[in-house]
Amino acid sequence: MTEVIEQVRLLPTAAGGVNTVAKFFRALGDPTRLRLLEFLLHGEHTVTECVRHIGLSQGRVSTHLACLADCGYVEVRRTGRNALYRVADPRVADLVMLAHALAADNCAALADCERIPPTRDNP
Amino acid sequence: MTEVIEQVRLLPTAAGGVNTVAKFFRALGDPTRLRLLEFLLHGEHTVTECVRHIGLSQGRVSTHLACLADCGYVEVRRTGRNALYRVADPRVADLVMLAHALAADNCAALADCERIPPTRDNP
DNA sequence: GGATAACATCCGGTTAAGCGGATGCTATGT
DNA sequence: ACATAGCATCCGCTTAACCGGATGTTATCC
Repeated sequence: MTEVIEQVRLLPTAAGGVNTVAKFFRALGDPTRLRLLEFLLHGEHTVTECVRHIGLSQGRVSTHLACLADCGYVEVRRTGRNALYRVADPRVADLVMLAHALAADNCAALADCERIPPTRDNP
Repeated sequence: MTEVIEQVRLLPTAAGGVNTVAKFFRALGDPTRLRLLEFLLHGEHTVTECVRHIGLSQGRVSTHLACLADCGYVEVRRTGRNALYRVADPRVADLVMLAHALAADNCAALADCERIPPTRDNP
């Protein structure tokens, strides 16, 4: 606990690292990618299986998986003409679970916070 | 560990919850908001202090703080004409630290994954 | 009570990020 | 060798999301 506080003191002076971590978070900020990642938390899957599960175009799903791989959430294993994706680090599950817990506790009624873009038709 | 795996089995059937959690992640996917949150991890601050630290317009910073509050990351405490923001839950620090650790280990050289939008000028 | 300070919200404009569908590439199977 | 299956990348388009600057709103100070 106090250990975390101590680590926090080392955070923001990194400066440039903030953009990296923001990109890291943003990768999970898209519902499609988050669904993909949670699907892969159950086990290894091919792109085609992911396409069936998600229901979007194959090209999109492939790009999303590549993005998750670039960010280090998942890793690929080529076998013949198949690409098998799986979660790369057990801590990814912790991250997702922690977010679920926090979102459940805090957002609750605020499930749809339309804050940032008050796009003119939102009173 | 196996406990996490067990919890993961309860995740995706929630369906609608995915959009909520994605929004939750997306809130930290913006560098400005992430910098704000990390600034507040050090302690309570007024909007004006945040503006000075971030260097953007007051209106923007105020909106970003409201967004973080809506998502449950921070909470407000009004005192006179000041609005004092602080982190709402100690687990927020855990989430941020965990993301930093994962981003540091995995992304490394891939600090800038320009995957999703290959916006025509990126070879 | 008028002036100022501190926040919050609104408006218009710009860039980023999502999508489908077309195209290319490599590895099986006949 | 040809056909096909499985992925990856590219193109144009549409909407969401960020920004600054202007405009309320409320509370302190003189």
